[in-house]
Amino acid sequence: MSRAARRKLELRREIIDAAFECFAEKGYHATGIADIAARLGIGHGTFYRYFTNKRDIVEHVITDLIERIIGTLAAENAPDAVHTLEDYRAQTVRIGDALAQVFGEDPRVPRMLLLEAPGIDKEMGARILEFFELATSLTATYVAHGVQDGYLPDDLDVDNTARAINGMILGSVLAALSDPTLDERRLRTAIQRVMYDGIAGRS
Amino acid sequence: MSRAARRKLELRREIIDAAFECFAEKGYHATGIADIAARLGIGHGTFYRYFTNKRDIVEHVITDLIERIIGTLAAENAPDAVHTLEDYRAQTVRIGDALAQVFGEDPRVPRMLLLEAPGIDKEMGARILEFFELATSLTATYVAHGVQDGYLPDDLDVDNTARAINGMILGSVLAALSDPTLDERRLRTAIQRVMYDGIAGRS
Amino acid sequence: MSRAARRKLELRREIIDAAFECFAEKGYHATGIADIAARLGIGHGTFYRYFTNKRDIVEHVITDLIERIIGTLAAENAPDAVHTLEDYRAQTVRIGDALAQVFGEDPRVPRMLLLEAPGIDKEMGARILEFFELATSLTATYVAHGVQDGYLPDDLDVDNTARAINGMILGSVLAALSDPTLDERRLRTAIQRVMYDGIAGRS
Amino acid sequence: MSRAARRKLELRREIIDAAFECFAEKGYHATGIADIAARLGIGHGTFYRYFTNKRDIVEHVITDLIERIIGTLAAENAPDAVHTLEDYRAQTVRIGDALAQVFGEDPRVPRMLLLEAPGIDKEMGARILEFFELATSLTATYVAHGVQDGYLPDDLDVDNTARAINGMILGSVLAALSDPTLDERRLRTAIQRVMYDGIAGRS
DNA sequence: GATGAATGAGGCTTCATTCAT
DNA sequence: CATGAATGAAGCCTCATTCAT
Repeated sequence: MSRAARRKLELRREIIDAAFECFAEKGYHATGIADIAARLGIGHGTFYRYFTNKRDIVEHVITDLIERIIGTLAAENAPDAVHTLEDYRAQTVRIGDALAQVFGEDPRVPRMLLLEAPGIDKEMGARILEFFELATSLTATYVAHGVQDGYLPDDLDVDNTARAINGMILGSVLAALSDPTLDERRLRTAIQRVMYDGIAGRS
Repeated sequence: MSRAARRKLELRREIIDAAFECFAEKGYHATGIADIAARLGIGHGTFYRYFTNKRDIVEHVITDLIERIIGTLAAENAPDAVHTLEDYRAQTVRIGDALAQVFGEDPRVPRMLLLEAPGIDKEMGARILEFFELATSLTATYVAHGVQDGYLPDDLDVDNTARAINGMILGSVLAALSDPTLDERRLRTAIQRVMYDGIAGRS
Repeated sequence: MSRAARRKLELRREIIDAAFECFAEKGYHATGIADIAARLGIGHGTFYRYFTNKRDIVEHVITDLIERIIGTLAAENAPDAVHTLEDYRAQTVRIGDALAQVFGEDPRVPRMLLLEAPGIDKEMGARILEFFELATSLTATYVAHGVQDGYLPDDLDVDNTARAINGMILGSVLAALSDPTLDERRLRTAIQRVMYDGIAGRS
Repeated sequence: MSRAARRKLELRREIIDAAFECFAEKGYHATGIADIAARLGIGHGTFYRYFTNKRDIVEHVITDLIERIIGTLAAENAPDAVHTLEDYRAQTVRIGDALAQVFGEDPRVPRMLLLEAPGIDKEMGARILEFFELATSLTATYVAHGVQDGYLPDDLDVDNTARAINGMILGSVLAALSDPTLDERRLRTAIQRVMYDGIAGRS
């Protein structure tokens, strides 16, 4: 790959990042192409050499975020890597840590994904919902494996249980967004207790 | 109250409703004051006799929705009305039914509240997060009462458990939004099973 | 005249006065019909029962002001009442006093006439210029009489001298508007000295 | 300076000129940004690349006019260049000629400055009054110098005499505006006669 | 006769996008 | 290739005026 081509890719990357920052900080509609270009010190005409549209760039921003999150989840874990409830629980903790990493490190990530993106337009709203569904089906894979492997009850409603679990995760992300001083570790612990013992059971 | 004053209040109500419909269907930014006025067959100047702003009307739309939801929850239930786990569980079902009613009856309600509103601007985003917090603290009241009354374990992390529960509710609302054909009853059942038995229990 | 008819005339008068106050204080374009009505505590629909137009009312306001000024000048003086330079000079002082009265008593009068009115539209600008011309021709009558009676030199350029005199009056009104603390008496004295001795002559 | 930068300055200049023409011909309030742009054959969006506001452009138009006038006056004359009444009188004539040049060449200049500008808003009204004061203090400098040099009487009320003189100038400008066919030379002669002999002198 | 609710023309301003340099 | 000047569609909002009550 030529030097020029590499530079081009690099700038493309920088534009996506700058756009993400602008959108997350000022909101999609309040951000102008000029703002994004200004943040990089490039002319705003240049922007259009890399992206066709304002809509185009936000698409890439979101795609990027989603891929990064899915990647994080897929990286360290696999549904079929565990075979006992004990191991599963440990895996749950690891996944929770990974998610906390992604969402907690930079609050602009959940802000963009959960607050800004859904309202951009119908299509983007649908994409975010699809992302939730994807996450749910990912979770469902784990649950289904547990049922199949026998360490989870076989009358468990796999999909809906996955929805419940993902809801708790979503809730924790939003709670952290509401209150940045929140003790996330305790929240994660509480979620896991609900997951494994229900609210009424002994810890 | 004079006839004119009544008519005025009525039109005000109609504008709020029309605005809600427009915002939920086309999105806040894609909706013009003219769209709202056209839906009612009134001049767009008339709109400004009732609301000062586009921002003003969406504020009222959201306030209205939130009040309706809070009202629904407050209407039928009370944290201190139950004294056994069995009763609590029944109460949970009732609250779940009420919520399903509010959110399920008209999908534009959750769409507006969860997808459109947060991205309108920073302030509105904050309002929605506050609404989540309010819902959480409402749930926490129930959980706390259970702990105090002894039918829930006294080492339960009340606030965070409430966050987990509310997350599951939020997740179910979003799931219903994603897939309108979803069997919500089964989802609610699954959530309650997680709540009371955890994912691993009651095999 | 019936009681109702009298009341009607009275309200008409009040509307003109209120309009004058609004226009002079906020400016013609910044004043709404609603402002005028509000100042009187009447409905703004009522306004249109007395005047056909926003333009109509300002026409009346200006006409009123001009008539008042012309009236003041005409009241106490007459060109042919004096026959010596000494008497003429005294008459000049009286006229100056009368003008100072009209313009000085309420600064909104010159503000309306000199600052607001000319910019309302072409026609009103023309009216104000005509008013200046009228004032000039009035002054010219005095000067002409002085020439005819022999107490002013017969090679005096009557019209242009009248223009010069009126210019000084106009200047003094504007000076007073600029600086309300200005000692107008001294200014009037200075003007009369220029009038009678020129700037180089002995006082 | 690059070619583009020069073109930019040029267009800026053209916009100011076009705005001046529009404001002077149709009036400030009756002129839309679209009118100004149309006169130049540019898009109205372009206007906003050069000026932030309708208010902004009129500010520049007025500043321009005032600076041009002040410049003209300052260019050819100096208070301390003369030392006899005779010379002073000649200087007066020169200044009068210069003013006649500025105001007489294009009647839109006095129309804009005296009729349109004062009514734009309070602030602009104040600016015009300040301009009169500035002109007065300029005149006062000349008069004061005459007193100091001894060719004008030392009991002359310098400031107020300057006001009187400026009033005559203002009056002559307005007279020329009223009646374009007016013989300005005769008017100027009449003003100078008043200035140096008073109305009664030199019979 | 008085009222004020309704109206919509009209004007300002923004900003995504294009394109000549 | 990068730039930023130019553009005009689009949308918000005001307010003079009308007219039914």
